[in-house]
Parts: sequence; structure tokens; C-alpha cells
Amino acid sequence: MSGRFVPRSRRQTRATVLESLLRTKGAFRTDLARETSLTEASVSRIVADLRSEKLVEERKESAPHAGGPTALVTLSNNINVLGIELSNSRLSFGVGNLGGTLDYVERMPASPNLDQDEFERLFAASTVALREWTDARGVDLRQAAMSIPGYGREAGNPIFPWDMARLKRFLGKVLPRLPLTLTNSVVAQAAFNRYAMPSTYGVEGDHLFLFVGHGVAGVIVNEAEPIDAFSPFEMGHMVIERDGLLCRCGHRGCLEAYTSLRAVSTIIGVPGNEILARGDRFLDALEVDDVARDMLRERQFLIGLALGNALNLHPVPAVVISGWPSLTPGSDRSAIFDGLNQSLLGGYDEGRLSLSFIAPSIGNDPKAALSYAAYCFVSGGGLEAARDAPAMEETT
Amino acid sequence: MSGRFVPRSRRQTRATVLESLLRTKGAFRTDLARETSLTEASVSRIVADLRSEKLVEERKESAPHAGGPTALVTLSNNINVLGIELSNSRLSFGVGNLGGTLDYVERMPASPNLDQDEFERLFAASTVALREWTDARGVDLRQAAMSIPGYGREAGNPIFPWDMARLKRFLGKVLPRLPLTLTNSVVAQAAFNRYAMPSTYGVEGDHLFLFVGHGVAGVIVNEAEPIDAFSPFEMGHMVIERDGLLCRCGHRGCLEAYTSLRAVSTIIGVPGNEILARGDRFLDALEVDDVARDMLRERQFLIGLALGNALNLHPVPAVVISGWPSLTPGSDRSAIFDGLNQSLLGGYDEGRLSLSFIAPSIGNDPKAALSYAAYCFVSGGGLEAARDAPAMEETT
DNA sequence: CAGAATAATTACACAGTGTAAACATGACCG
DNA sequence: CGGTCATGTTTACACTGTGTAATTATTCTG
Repeated sequence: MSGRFVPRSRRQTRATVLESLLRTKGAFRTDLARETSLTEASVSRIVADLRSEKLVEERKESAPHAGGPTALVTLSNNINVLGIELSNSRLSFGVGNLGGTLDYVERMPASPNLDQDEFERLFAASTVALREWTDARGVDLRQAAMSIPGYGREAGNPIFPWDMARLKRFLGKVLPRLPLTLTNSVVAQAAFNRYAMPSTYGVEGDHLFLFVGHGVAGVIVNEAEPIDAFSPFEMGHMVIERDGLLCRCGHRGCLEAYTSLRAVSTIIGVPGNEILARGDRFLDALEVDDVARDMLRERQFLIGLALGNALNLHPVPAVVISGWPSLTPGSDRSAIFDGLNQSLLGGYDEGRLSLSFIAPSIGNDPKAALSYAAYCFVSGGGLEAARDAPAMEETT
Repeated sequence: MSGRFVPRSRRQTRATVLESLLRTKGAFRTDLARETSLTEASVSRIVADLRSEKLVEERKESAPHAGGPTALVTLSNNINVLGIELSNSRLSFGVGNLGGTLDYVERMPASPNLDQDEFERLFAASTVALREWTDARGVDLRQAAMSIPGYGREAGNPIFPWDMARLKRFLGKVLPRLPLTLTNSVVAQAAFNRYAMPSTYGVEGDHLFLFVGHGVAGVIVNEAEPIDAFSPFEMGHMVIERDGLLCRCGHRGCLEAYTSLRAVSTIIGVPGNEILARGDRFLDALEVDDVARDMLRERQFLIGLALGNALNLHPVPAVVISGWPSLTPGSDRSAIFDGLNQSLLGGYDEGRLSLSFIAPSIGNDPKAALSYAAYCFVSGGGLEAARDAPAMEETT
């Protein structure tokens, strides 16, 4: 509109610097320059800029050697973002700063079959409480993100089959003047892993993060790429057994029909959401009989088989699995390797593929969405869309 | 080394303009500006620049209306590039200009099991003839590209299991001072489709190009992305039948074991390379009996099943299949749709997925590699790595 | 051959960059 | 306790590529 020329690169370099700070939770200018491949001169200018806008702060911190850096640059912790997470069992809201601390949380039970009308009622009710809280403290939200399982499919969301245009209209109306980004839950999870986990799960570099829960889905994490370049990797509906078990998607033989929490809960007779909550060694604790245990081994074999198939299409050097298989003893999990061996080209070789397991993170919603919101804020360079040209000239 | 500051963007804008010209085979400045989203002023400057380096030419061509564009900008056809293609049956060399015309071709039979020593001998012999030809005409090669099936796998090339470092050393020695890029055959094929096919196969936008031949592999074509961002999509070794047919990769039940040319040739009793050569309606012409025909239908079903699985992981709105299935009658090919229906999430729906078939292009090697070489030249902005600072100042 | 319509070029201002020099900071040492 | 050293940080300056807008070129029309 008003149209002063703003070179693309400004927003972008700011974003690069901010993103680096988000990742490292504070860095010296020298490191910042290296990380972002900018000159120290440029970093200096940009940091000065960002500091004048109160987006970053500097804390005195001297190095133990001569002539070391003098001040640590960190993101300001006065910037508040909103994360909203819709999962199969609840809708949660969280407000926090860019450091990932949650200052406000609200969680409401939500049915896995939540329809769009119910959702809107639930959401509207939650926003009232949220607004009260923010108003009471004068908190100014700068960015919001909401994560939804299954979001982003061209073919429509198989989990919450809603009208996306309507959803966006609704959100724009309920949360006016607040930039809001929708994303897939696994993408938000990737943001959480990248930005909020103090020491990540020990995998450096590109990898597939695979979550085996209600569905079987993940995300391919490419270290060099920004989070929003990730796309969900939905492995659950790979048909691995023609005319096999019926899946909720209507097909037969999908991986999910064999390995979802629902399938596992049927095998061992424990409600799905309890399995993850019980944590490590849930099998032993439950005194699962050998038949069931063999079945679980077989199911893990299938995960390996499907995983190998997926990796043939999309090779990555490392895979991190989270979900119930992470809770089974290593001797059972080895079935995954057996499965891999029968499908992965060249067979499974720990030199070429590193496979690791991390405990499913349960109950930390909506931290993932919050991390994603932080990412969104930062990737816009901290420049709001329409926070420019404050009535500088009057139109004749 | 000499290190004058060359902003990244210069090379890049030049590349953008050149790439657009390669794609369109000539354009008016106005269109060029639109395509590349640069201003006409910038285009003007860049074109003037490129013209002074004899990389582009202008041909008078007036529009039928007043004030139309005056000159068509085209790539110079004095720039020669080299394409080298290694396939399962031969090694071919070709020299041509950026327009895609082949001025020199040499094809040598090569075994599918060619080992690296034999390859080097064969290659060295070919380069002698090539060099003779170029020397005789004073042709100055600016860029070379070589395409290899199976190239680019981290795990090593399953088709030609060679030492890549040695290959690169060898090529650097045999073709000194010539920038050479290695790539996967399907990526080169994508370059050919994008740049050399006058009217492409009628698919606009992103799609999966899948070739069913000796292997079953393809490439996901993202219209917005440059060719070298593509990665091969190897579907052939997806295990679709546990404990199924033995595949050459050592596993059982791979798609390739059921649907490769080798598998088909076993079914109908015709040598593999003849099938594609016979062209359309090869089944009728060969009076294939009903049993074999049913088998081929079943095999196509499996292609559909695997394709659905692949598309669940990596959704695209369109798929183009080339290879023997393109030669079967539509009534038989429908089995592919049946297979898709049993794996693709939401089932096959022509509104959401467009599936089309094109005849396998046989015998046009090494045009694909040549197209890729042209792309490589152009994407470097036409600026050689070390063709700068021609003794302008003497070092003290 | 003037006028209209559009294309192509050019002059100018501007923003962001890198280089290199200047300035700042703190450890170490005599 | 002040000088030296090693490094970090800022600043001055030159440079590049860009967009805007004015200027010039080209070709058809009447």
C-alpha cells in the first residue's frame, strides 16, 4: 500500500539472527556471526537494531581468557507468544516467552471425534479465560500457532475432517489482530525438539523423527532447513499386508492397524492412553503373557519393515522413534531391526543408519505449539506485517 | 583467492534469467521480467551483460501491434556442453548446444554389470574420439554432466556399486578443466522433460514422474524448484509382499521383483529391451495368452498399491508413468487404479490425483544428460569458477 | 509523416554488505 | 598498577544491485 521499498534481505537476516538465538538460547556475537554466516560487522548492526526494538538483550558475561567476548546476546524474555495444541484427547492453550517457559496453561478435554461446532464452542470458551489472563497482566501476544494432528494433507485431514476455510475464518474472528499459523502436530513437535529441548535426543544432523501413537507419523528433520519447510511423514497408512487387518481409514493392512496405540491396547488389554503414561517397562509391570509379547514383537517387526520401505524412498542417516516401542525392552525392540533388514536396501547396518529410541513425551502440551509459535515469530524477523508507517504522510 | 567482492545475488539473477531462457527457448524482455520477477530495468541490465559475454543473442522480431517488443532474447547457440549417459545397456556421449541439439553422438555397448575397471577403459577410449572431434572443430566445452542410474544413494549405488571417490578422480583426470556434474538418471530425465521436450507431457505443476524399466524409480518434480533440488524416488525396492519373489537386491517381495522389465520379460517370453522398443500394443502384437495377461494385470495392481503407499508418504497431485505399463491397453492399466484404491489414503479420486501415461522414450540417450549439463551451465550463471581477473593487475 | 502505444535504457537514490581501520575490553605480566 | 597482548565490537567507506521514474527507442496506425 504505502509501499516504501523494504529489501527482502533485511527481514531475512534479522530472522536468521533471531533463529540462531532461539536455537542456542543466547550466543556471543562471534558465534552468531559464524552460525549465520554473516560478518561480525553485519551482526553488530543487526543486533544493535534488534536491541533498540527490545527484541534482544545483552548480558555481561566475560570469557576466562584475554580479549574474550564481553556480552551474551539473548532473546528478550518479554515477548509473549501463544501456543494452541489440539490432540486426540485435549485442547490446550499456553502462553510463554521465546525461551519456552509456560506462564499460562489451560487444558480442556476434547474428544477424538470432536466435530467442528463443538470445537468452536470449546475454543471460544477457552479464549475468554485466556483473554482475561492476558488483560489482567497487560500481556501483549505477538504470535500464535496452533497444531493439529493430520493437518496439511491436500486430501483433507483424516483425523479431524473439518472445513479449513471455516476454521481459519473462525480463528481470525476469535483471535483478531494476532498472527496465527496452523501446522501439523509433528511439525510443531519438531520445533519443540529443535528449540525447547535443552539437550536434544542425541541425534545430530538430518533424521526422521517417528512417533508411534494413535497414528504412526513423523517428520523428516533436515538440520539445514527451517522448521516450516518440514512436511509430515505419514507412515501409518502404508499397506504392508494385502487383505490384512482393517484400519480406521477403511483400507486393509495399513501399518497403523497393527501398531497404533489402539491396536496395542487391544493386545495387552490396557487402555491406549495409559500405555504411554505408565512409562518404561510397561510390559513387565503388566505381566503381559508370552503370546501378547510375541505379538508385540511381530508388530514391531512390521514397523521395521514399513520403516525400511519408507527409508528406501527417502533415505536419512538416522531415525528416532518415540512412542510405545520406546518402552519395550531392547530384546523385543530388536524386531524392528529384523523388519528393517527385510526391506531397507542393503539391509540394516548401524554404520549407515542410526536408530534410537526416546521416551514419548506425554503431557507437555502445548509446549510444542508454543515452540512453533516462537519459531514463527522469529522467522518473520520480529517485524509484524502491519506495524509500519504510523500516519507519516496524509493522502491528498 | 583474488577475492574481489562478488555478491551472491549477481550469479543468482543471471542464473534465473538464463534458466528462464533455457526453459522457454527464447523470450521477450517483458516476459522475462515477469517470469523472473525482476524489474524490466534489471532485466535490461542483465541481458546487456549477458550479451556482451555472448551468452545470449537478440533476434529482431516485432509484434503485430504498436509498440510491441522488438527483439527476442535467446541463448547463444555457440555454447557447447557435454552429456554422458550410462545406462544398463550402453555408455553414450553427446555434444550439443543449450538448445538441446546433438552435434556429436557416440554410443558404446556396456554391460549392466560393468565393473569400474572396464568402465574406465571404455570411458577413456570414448574420450579420445570425443577430443578428436572437438579439436577438429575448435569446439570449447563449457560444462559436462554424466547421469548414472542409482546415483546418489548414501548407501551406495545398488546398480553400479563403484567407488565414487575413485570415479570422481578418474573423471577429473580424463576430462581436465571441464566442470562435470554427476547425477542420477532420473534427475537428468527430469531436466530433459523440463528443458528439451517441446511440449511436455501435458502435466502442469508438481508431479511424480515414475519410470518402470529395469528398475522402478522416478523423481518428484516440483515446478518451483530447480532441477538439482530433485532427488531420485526409488520405489522399486518397497517390499509389498512379505516372503514374496526374490529380488536382485537380495530381499523378497520388492516391487521391482514383480514389475521390472526382467520380470515382465519372463512372463511374456520376450527379451527385456525389446519390450519397450516394440512400442504400443506390444501385448496384442505378441499374442500374449490370457494367463500372462492376467499376470501383467496383477503386476500393475502391485504398482498401484506401491504407488499409493508412496503417495501417502509424499503426496503429489499428479503422477506420470513411463515404461511398459504405458504400452498396455487401458483396460489392463486400470489395475493400477485398483491398486491405488487399496492403499492411497481416501482412495483413488481423479479429482485429487491425476494419473497419466507417456510412452517410454527409448534411444534418445544421451539427451537427458545433455539437458542436465545445460541446466548446470546455466545455473552457474554462465560464470565459470576461475575465469576472472585476466591479469588486470600485477602482484607486487 | 505525426501520433499513439509500448518497450528498452538510463539517471538517481537507496539499502545492505564487506573491508579495514579504529576503538574497547579484560587477562596477564613485570 | 600500568603497559602489552589478544581478541571482540563498532564505525567509515566503498561497492553492488535494486527500484522508481524520467528518457529514449521502436513500430504500427491513420
